[in-house]
Amino acid sequence: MRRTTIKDVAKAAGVSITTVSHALSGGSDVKQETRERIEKLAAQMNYMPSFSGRNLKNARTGVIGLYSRYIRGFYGVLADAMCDACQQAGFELDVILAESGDMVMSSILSKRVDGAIILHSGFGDRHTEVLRETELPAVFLDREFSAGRISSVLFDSYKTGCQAADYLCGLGHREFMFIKGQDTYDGVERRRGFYQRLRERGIDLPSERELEGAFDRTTAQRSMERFIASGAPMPTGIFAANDDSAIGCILALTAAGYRVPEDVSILGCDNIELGQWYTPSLTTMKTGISTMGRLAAQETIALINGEHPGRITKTESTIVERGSCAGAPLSEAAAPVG
Amino acid sequence: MRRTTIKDVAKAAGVSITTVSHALSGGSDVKQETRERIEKLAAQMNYMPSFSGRNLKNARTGVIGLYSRYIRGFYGVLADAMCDACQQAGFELDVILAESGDMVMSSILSKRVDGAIILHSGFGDRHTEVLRETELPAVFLDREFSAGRISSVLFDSYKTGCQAADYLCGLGHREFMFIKGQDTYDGVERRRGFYQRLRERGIDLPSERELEGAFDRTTAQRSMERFIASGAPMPTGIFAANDDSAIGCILALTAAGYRVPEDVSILGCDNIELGQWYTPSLTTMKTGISTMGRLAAQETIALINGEHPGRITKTESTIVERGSCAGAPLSEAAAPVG
DNA sequence: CTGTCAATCCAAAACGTTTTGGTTTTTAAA
DNA sequence: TTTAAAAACCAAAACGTTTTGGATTGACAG
Repeated sequence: MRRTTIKDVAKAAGVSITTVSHALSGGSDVKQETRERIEKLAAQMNYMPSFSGRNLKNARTGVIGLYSRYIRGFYGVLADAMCDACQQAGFELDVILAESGDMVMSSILSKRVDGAIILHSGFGDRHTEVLRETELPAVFLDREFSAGRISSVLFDSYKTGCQAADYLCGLGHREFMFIKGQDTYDGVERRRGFYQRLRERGIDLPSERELEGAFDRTTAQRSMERFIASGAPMPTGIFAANDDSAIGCILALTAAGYRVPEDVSILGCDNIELGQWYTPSLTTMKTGISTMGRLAAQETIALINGEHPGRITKTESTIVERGSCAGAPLSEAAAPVG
Repeated sequence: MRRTTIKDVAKAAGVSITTVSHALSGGSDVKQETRERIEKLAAQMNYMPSFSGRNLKNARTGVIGLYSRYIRGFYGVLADAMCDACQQAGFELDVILAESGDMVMSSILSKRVDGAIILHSGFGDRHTEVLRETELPAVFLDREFSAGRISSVLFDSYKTGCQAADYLCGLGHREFMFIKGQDTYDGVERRRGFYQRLRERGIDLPSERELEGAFDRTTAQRSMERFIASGAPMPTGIFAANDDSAIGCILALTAAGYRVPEDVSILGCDNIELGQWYTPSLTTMKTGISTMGRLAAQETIALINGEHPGRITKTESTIVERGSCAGAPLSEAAAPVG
């Protein structure tokens, strides 16, 4: 269980540990012949400098930490993109799965990482304040915040909401509905953009035309079922805060005899893989997760290198036109077939 | 940028660093009053023991490393399941994304983790040998290997292949096809089980009835298109080494006028989410990724605690019956409609 | 022969902990 | 009041590195 240390290599090579250190880290104070002997020996003995020993001296770990609660789905795509950018710059990406904001904070305070990328709902203002005091380079992906060494990289979800409104209006729709997500940055901003742009176009969205979706298929489905049961007139253009809830809507609507997109158009958001295989295929907004991952990693590295103070970066989304949206039907409100 | 150390806390509390260490780690040699004062001070100063400093002394990091090349999709689900099991036992899970087997080896040799879970195609026999010498507790997820402190946790893919053969035979099929995956453990074993069980039932699968699928939708689709173009008679029961290639097959078949499952039954493997939303919905084998993740984490912890020597564990899969398989048609070989 | 310089090597300090083996202080018993 | 035991505290060593500031050569010029 005891692993090879620099001392073992030094003894085997008959030199001091200083010389071994120099030889292996490319220092200049060592004879070519000696260097080769040490290199060969180190390889033979499977020597690798201890992470802790080295970092204790260096105060630099060479690792960037991605702090999250989960890693499946969305997060995985993000992490893969970050990883590429990190390796390009000679950093290693560690995905650190933490249950609570406190665990994230502890990990950061224990000086394990050179920089942190944070998307963890448990990380609150209290933690942010401490983070700022540590002056550790950090990037948020789920809130709009910047300070000395802290940046944010975000989707421009306000604009996404605007684009959604423009797209549906462009198809001729005048009666709308919004399927609300959760109160995250993206959820709030998508909603704000959608409402704002509609208002600019002189359209007002009454509160009964906003359904709870919770970013979740089942929740959206249940909400839509209730709306249908209420007998209220059905709008023709629906914007759902994410693809999952859009699919929930479609399930409820088709079950009630509505045709998508002939009677009702539904626009999702996120461009999940499922959307292109679903029937009808889902018209949606593509948010560029990989781009965001790459930008976040690059921003972290820039902060570590002290290239600029903290700032806020936003990436835009584009429409993916598929089969769930069509021109508005001639009659004002949609009605189920049969 | 300089962070609080135990020395700072000691000075602020007017005691020695020894006392601070004892107070914060629950040692007994400290007065209640002093302990409370130190605890309050440490919290105020955002003190957290340095990871490197602590581990240098302890030779114990409290982290389990999951080494992989990617983290999206399959890997993410696995990691989430592992994380739960790790936290239950007081370990932290770090997903370490490495491009090469050498990087994995370096990370392990640098003594950063107490145990390693490895699923990295770049990790070869050469690395395995070194790993064995280090005596670091490790678990493989992608090969059948066990030794002193090394275990494997795997799907029982041989049995999965057998089950696939049994299921299709049970539906009355006699003419089969296999869509080959890659030459990974699972790819090879699924194939071996399928062929073996067919042979036991007196059925021989000629080589032209094995198509390249490469675990990939497009590859499978192209292979199937070529097979159709060849004019060879179409078998009625197809087992694809994974769901992606099963979907590729369905695309090619329906495009050529075959009906699934009326003319041809297709059985996938993995139970990806898409399968239940696809049309036709995909009959498949559910492999229990989460279970495997949990088992792998628990096995790693057991090895760390020295509870038993390395061993091999396999988890079984179950059939998920949906819409892509049906009883064999009456005629011997399937033919396209129109 | 002496002095200088470059090349090669090394001892020791420092990084932040934990732990060992004390020492000092307090308490309780005699 | 003295003594023994218990409680509270601390100095120093150790963990594995890197780095600083010499020390030791040998060659070469003066």
